[in-house]
Amino acid sequence: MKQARRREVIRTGTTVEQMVRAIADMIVTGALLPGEKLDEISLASRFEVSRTPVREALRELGAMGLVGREPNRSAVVTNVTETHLHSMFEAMAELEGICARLSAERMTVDERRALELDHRGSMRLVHSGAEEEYAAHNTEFHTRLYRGAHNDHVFEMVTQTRARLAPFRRAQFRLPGRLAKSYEEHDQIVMAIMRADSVAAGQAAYSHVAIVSDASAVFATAGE
Amino acid sequence: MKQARRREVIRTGTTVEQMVRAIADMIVTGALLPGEKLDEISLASRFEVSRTPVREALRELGAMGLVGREPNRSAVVTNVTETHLHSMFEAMAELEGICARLSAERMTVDERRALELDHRGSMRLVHSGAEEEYAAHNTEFHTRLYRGAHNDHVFEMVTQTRARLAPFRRAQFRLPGRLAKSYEEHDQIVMAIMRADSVAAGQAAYSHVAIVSDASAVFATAGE
DNA sequence: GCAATGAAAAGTGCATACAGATTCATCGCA
DNA sequence: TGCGATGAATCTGTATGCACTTTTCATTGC
Repeated sequence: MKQARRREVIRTGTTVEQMVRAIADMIVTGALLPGEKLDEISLASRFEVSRTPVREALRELGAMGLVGREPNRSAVVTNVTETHLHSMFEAMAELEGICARLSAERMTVDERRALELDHRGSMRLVHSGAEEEYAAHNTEFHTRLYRGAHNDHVFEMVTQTRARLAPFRRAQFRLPGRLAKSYEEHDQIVMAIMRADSVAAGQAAYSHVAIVSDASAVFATAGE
Repeated sequence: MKQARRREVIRTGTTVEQMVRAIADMIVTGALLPGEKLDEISLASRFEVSRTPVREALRELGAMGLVGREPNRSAVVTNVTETHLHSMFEAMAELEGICARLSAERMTVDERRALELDHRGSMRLVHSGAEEEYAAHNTEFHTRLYRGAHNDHVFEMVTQTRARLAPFRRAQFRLPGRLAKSYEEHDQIVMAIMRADSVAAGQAAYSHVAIVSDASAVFATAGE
């Protein structure tokens, strides 16, 4: 089987998963425009597969909200306008705020310790300017917050939202000085959580995301 | 002449949609137990369809979080335990709080007026004890709050969460005196929104859902 | 010239078929 | 007896085919 250029993402094994990612990327990057029809036959030939996996991918994209579906109609690209993007970042900030607030109230002693340790350890990455590594740490850090809220459904929502925003945030740590800023903001959150100050933790997390949102908006528009 | 037929609500037409609902119901009602394997062939024969629509339904259920999926593995029913259910109600309360808070800040004059009018009108239903009608009004009322937040992504999340909780809330208005209580709570929310008091609106909405959660928990456990 | 009509083209929904992966029981061997 | 290998049974992943629905476009009637 030939998979020449289809490997660009990650080897997720199943064809459908690859297509979901590929099409999702095309939508968020603007390669597919809002309102555009996605007929199964064209997609099938474009990806060199049959219609069956295409249909499953479209159904998943529909569940993700990236395409609209109606019976006996072609799937159409959902309008991921600037305002919608903004609404996702705002929602993300709210969710992060909730997670941080609940984390401040509910994290176990072990979770708090692990969070602080991980956070302190990241200072080294800031100093050495290791963007890639810091990005990985950043993901880990936020995941700890999501877990610390001890609420499965909130975890789901925030994880999914983050996934949908991922394409828009890729380059954020390339901005000069963003690493150090990020560390400082994390510091605010960690300290609030350590002293179980839920209000402060929530607010710190909220503005942390709001700042990232602004930073990413630069790239989103610049990328066009 | 553009006022053609509208069959969106009841007639879901497509087999897959029906199966998604049916299986989702079986999961939340406990007819399918957490961890249970859902092999496509059995489901296909059970619903008297081929495997193709079954697969699409499973994929959608996977996206909804009701079943877990891994490549070359049977789908398994996600653990919708009591604690998970609680987490969904808690998340719902947070989301409603956000919506009410943002509504207090952002609703247009028209939206505020419509909300208040609709709310006042529901008093009649409380007095006559029309449970069914009040339930319909209740849905409308909350939808107004979700819309009033003017945030598409929050709207999506709260709508989806409400949909997933729907099976657990069906009988809530049968509880004696719940109608009047609900009206009172709505009143708190509406008044706060009318005077643009975002904090009060958020808190009122949060506790409103928390109360519904308690009321529904009675039925959830009683139904077993 | 324009709207109504209807038939062909195009597309979706579902069924069936087949290839590859996984599971499980059986057998051989130490 | 215990343990690992092996092959069949079972199931998932994908391709293909057919029926039905929607859309398009040309034709006809006014």
